[in-house]
Amino acid sequence: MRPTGKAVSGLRERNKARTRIAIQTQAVRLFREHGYDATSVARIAEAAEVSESTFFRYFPTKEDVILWDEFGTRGLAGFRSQPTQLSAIEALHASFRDVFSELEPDEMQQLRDRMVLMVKVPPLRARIFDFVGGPMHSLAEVIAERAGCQPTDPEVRTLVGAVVGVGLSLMFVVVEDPNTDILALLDIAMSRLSGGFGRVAD
Amino acid sequence: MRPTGKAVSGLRERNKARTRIAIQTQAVRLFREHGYDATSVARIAEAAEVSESTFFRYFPTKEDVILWDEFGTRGLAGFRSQPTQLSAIEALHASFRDVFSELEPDEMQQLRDRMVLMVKVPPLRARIFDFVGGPMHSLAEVIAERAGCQPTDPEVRTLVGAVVGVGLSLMFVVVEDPNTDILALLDIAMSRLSGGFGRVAD
Amino acid sequence: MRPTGKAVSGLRERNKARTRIAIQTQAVRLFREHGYDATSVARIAEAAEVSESTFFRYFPTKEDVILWDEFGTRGLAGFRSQPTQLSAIEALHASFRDVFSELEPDEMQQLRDRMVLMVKVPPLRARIFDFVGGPMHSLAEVIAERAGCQPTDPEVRTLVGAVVGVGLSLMFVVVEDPNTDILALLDIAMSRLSGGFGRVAD
Amino acid sequence: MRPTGKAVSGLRERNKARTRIAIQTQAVRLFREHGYDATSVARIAEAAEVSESTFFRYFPTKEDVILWDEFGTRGLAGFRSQPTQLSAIEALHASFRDVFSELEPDEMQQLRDRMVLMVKVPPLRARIFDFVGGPMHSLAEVIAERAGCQPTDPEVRTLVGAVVGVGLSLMFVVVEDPNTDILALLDIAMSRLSGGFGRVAD
DNA sequence: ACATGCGGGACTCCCCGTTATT
DNA sequence: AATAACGGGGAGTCCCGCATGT
Repeated sequence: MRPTGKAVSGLRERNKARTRIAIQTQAVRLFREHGYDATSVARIAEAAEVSESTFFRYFPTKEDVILWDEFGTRGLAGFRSQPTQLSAIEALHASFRDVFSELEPDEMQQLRDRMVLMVKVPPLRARIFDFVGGPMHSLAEVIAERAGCQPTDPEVRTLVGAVVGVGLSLMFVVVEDPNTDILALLDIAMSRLSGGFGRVAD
Repeated sequence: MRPTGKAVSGLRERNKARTRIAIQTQAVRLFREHGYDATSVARIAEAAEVSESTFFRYFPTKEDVILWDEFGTRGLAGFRSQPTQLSAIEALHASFRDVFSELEPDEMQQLRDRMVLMVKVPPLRARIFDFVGGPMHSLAEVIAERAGCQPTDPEVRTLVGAVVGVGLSLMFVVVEDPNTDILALLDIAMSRLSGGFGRVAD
Repeated sequence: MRPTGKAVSGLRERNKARTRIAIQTQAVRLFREHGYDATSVARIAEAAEVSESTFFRYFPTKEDVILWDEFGTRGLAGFRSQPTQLSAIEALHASFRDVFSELEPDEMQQLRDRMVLMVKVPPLRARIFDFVGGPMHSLAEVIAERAGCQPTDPEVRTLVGAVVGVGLSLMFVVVEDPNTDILALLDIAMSRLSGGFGRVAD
Repeated sequence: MRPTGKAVSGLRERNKARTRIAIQTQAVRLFREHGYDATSVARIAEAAEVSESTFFRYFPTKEDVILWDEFGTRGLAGFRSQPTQLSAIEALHASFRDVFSELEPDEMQQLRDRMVLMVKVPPLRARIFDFVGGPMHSLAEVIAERAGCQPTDPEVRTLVGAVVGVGLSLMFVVVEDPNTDILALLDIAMSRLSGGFGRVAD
């Protein structure tokens, strides 16, 4: 019955995606305005014009509505289609640049808001690690595949760690300065990772 | 009037340090043998031959006994005394190499055990972030000081993020292979950070 | 839906009563043998074969294990069912006589031991007043109800005060002579309260 | 050197008494206005125009400044000089009536304020018992002396207990209604103790 | 099935005796 | 020698998971 594994297209899937985004958008707005604890799931569901049970069908917990996004998935997907003459880090840079540069200003703002919440709200911060693990594995696999080596190769591990680490530092920067230009920071970070930090503070 | 900042010498301080280490050592051993949840603080205190209240005087929570260490502090201290002709990343590499290379085999094993616990025990994993924030700031400050720029400089932030990131990836590696040679991995990771990942998977 | 107020019957309630009495009995014994301060709650719980937390569920503080009893409650309950031709003081006398006369020798001894502790142990003595206030109000209410007047009526207040006062004096007597016949003293005291002290020392 | 045991007269003694009363008066006023805990001993000493150390020479602790009075002593002294044809309770009534009836309105008010404090302030309430014990013994002795029996005689004990008890109930009444006529209540209470409570609520 | 009770473990606070340190 | 820090230990609170009674 189902044409392809997950049917990225199709009315049903696009509706689902829109609902999901609507819930997240309302959640971020309410959290920003009233605070995380002071905002109940019921209130979010109401604002997103869905029932509370629908909320939980999309997000298993209140925390997930902030933790979840598809940038990782999208970035990884783009990564595979990057020209093979690029180094892994360059390909990564290009694909994430694609993902973030096509975001509308309000989407970019929402990303920033989510980052702030993730760092500042304890129950969210507590789960960051659970959310980092998965992507790190996927990233290692996809890089290893490109490089023709094992995902357990120390080189790959290190690269993945460094990439995720700059991601985290990016979050901290955003928390301190909510107007941060994420794209600019991405460029700086990636080129440093590519060229090395040898020149910094020598 | 105290002569130097915290009077590292003196019987008192050395006793405290010994007690702290004794508690952590016993905790790690008991957690490894019986599991984290199955080991009560009372049991740890008993094994370390201190009272339960002493345990809590040294470690505010049961979690802290695993999360706490002084490698960060030691590494940072060593960093300041590295020759100035080294780049920041090289100085960092050298100082952490110093810290880890002088560890006894059992100390190294304890570090590995702690890493495994930190990643595998949910309440511990949930708090890794709380412990990462502080060091990231310190690291940024000390690097900025050396480089003569601001700790908020994007270059510094990126470097700090990358370093912490490879630290995290190191933890994941150790979890998968408890016999990992931490020192060797450190060397690989740091030289990659220094020279750049441009060559990887190109 | 509970049939009667608190379901005095039922295995659960009886078990609770038994546990409570067991804890108090062991506490009194240990306090008598080793002293109040020298006996830890842990030791009492152990002797009563309950956990320390169960001790605190039954008695909010270590002090309460001695201060608490249900003689007041029982006496008041009996009071209501005394024949109406008796005067308040006679009815009181009869109901407390009932309560104390049906005590086993060991229960009577335990009461004496508790009295001694209450008077001799400073932290216990300090709280006698907290325990006197409640019963004084209940007593006033129940007497006023019988007499058809207000609990705040000076006559009622005076009577209540006098009754409680002889109770206290009884405690002091017991402290000086641990073999005191409480029942005999009760008879003397109540008949004096009833007939007046006019004849004494005239 | 000293003419009589304690020299009730003499300038020095009268000065001491005046200072003591001055301190207590100021303490009561300040406690009423700002509360017990919020009033420091230093503040009281200042108001009474004495040094803090002088305060503690007169009252060992902050609590004693409220607990102490000389009504008991005075009442007992008067008791001895009552005509022998009065019964013990009548003599007691007469002597305490003498003591209280000669109080100035402000002294009476101060007594009421002290009673309220004794009942309402926990550390004070905790010590009421310590202050009741002494007077109970003195009272028993003086009554026994008059009646020609032992202070340990149950009759005497009961009488003493009842008297002290009505005293306590008087305190509770005052707490509830600060305008209570203490003298009137004393009359009611003592005549009931004398004639018996047989008539109450029959 | 459902509620309630209980064990037990984490954690805090406080006091007191001991022990370094100035 | 006085002072301050440290450790032991006990009281007390809270919470969770299991077991027991209703």
